[in-house]
Amino acid sequence: MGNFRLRKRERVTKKTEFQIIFKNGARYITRNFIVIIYQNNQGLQRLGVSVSKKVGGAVKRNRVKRLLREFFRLNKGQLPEASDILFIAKPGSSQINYSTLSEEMLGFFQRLPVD
RNA sequence: AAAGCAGGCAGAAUGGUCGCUCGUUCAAGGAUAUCUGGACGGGAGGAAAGUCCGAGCUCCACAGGACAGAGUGCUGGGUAACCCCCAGUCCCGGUGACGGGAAGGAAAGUGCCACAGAAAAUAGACCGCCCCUAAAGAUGGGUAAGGGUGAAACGGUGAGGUAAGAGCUCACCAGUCUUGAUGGUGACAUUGAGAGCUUGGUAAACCCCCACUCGGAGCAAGACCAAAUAGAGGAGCAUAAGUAGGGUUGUCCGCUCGUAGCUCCCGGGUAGGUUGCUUGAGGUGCUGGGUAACCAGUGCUUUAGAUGAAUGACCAUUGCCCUGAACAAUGUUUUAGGGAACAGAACUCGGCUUACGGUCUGCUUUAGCA
Repeated sequence: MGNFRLRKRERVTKKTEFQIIFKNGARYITRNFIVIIYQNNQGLQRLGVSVSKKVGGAVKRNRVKRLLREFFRLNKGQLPEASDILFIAKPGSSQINYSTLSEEMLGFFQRLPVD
């Protein structure tokens, strides 16, 4: 039985937490995104999203964030456990749709070495 | 039918699966705060945008005045207010529907007027015309009527006048100033009389003039709770010797301060949280007033509140548009593929501006048919 919910505590919301993840996390680059993974000590997976104004206007940025949230919510079983996962959208990612985003990210997480 | 002008309208719908956020309510644990789960209900726009004006609200400042600075600038009305809206006046553009106008002052000062042109503003003679020296040429003088340039050339037309000309004189016209009549709340319109003899444009050029208006910062405003941590202070317990330690010029004496640890209070306000936060100059129907903007009365209605920032993702069906194909053959048909703009609330309103795919209504001009 999959847990497809996404509660508030499964989100990274504090500026200081973002800074810690930026500083200490492991960075990976895919076609449209930069992924930063950082082991946390809270025992759950947490999502952080950063979409700058280079991506587009508010509508485009909202759409990218919503797609990333949707991917995180539906694929928590495929992602590293007990980690903060931060997605940074690169310019040009606003043209993506959900199926290509899902393929890109699933491919990335399957190739990710387990440490 | 084409081209155009003005205005209005809504910004695809329904269902399913998985979610987000707020509210109400139920259940379980717990003394509460709160946490978890279920049910029900609400959940982006016409511009939410740009942040360009005007307000409400909040805090700060504030005797009064002057200067500076900023803004506004035809008239009347509307409004909480406005650089907004409505109605009008005048000017400009368009065949027209209609559109546009920062539309006070250039006879106060300073500045500017490209190119062309002789000359772009108290000046000016390039060609031409006229006069003088016998004639021609040249020089000098007179002349703004004619040519040519320009966006703009120092009033226009006609007559008189003159060496040639010129408001030099006269008539009419235009303009300026003064002054009356009629209509209008008024901008102004229509019209009469007189003077004078004619004055370039630009104030969306100025730290120019005139009249009027104007404190500053903004919800990250402000209010409250409050870990952490710096520490003046207070109380209690423990400690007992005025000890350790500090100050008093380097040292000694003396003098003086002084009770270290623990707990609590006070205090401060960081991280974080709560509030401000959505009922408001609200929307809408009817009636009345008003050309209208809008106002008054009355009934009904309550419609997002996030904060690394919710309002979504995917699928199906139907409708719309485009393209191709088919036919019981040119259409309210069938079928395949594609498309659906601009754009995301962030304290709240009133406007303006900009972006954008449609659709409907009325009107104008042109062409054709009857």
